[in-house]
Amino acid sequence: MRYWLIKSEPDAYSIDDLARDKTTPWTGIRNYQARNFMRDQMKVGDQAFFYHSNCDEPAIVGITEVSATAYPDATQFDRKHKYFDEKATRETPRWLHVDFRFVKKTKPVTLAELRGHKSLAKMQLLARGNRLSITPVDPDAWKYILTLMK
DNA sequence: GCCAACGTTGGC
DNA sequence: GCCAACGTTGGC
Repeated sequence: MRYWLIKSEPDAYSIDDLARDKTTPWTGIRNYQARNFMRDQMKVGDQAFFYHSNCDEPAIVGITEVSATAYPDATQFDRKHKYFDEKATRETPRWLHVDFRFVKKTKPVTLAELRGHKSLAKMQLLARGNRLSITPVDPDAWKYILTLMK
């Protein structure tokens, strides 16, 4: 069982949206590294921090769990969809995604706060220039961040 | 709104 | 295979 951090812009899809929906297909990932994490490594039961990006106060705001392993992203086949990909076919889909289930909302742990903890300095989220929307979180960092939510 | 950092595309 | 140009991300 692994730990992850997934980013979402709250204007597009927030932790409250997930709380309402209970589970959601994580469609629209169009980055190979992020896709490969989902396709090759994510298992049902893996846990992930839900992070709000590109907003007033970037922060981890909740916890989610993988509820379905990777399957083809339907939006890549939809000619009218923003995420349509003309190079993808049903036989050889290019993009896949998992489903996430809502676990809980937490006290926000802001990006600024995360940066203040030396033991978290190696987190990929905090790496210079990081833009990846799905990053692994190592178990020690996971446990440490849980204590910051208390 | 700015801009640094990064990924992708496409000409050669 | 190289690399310039371009588009996107996301903090500030």
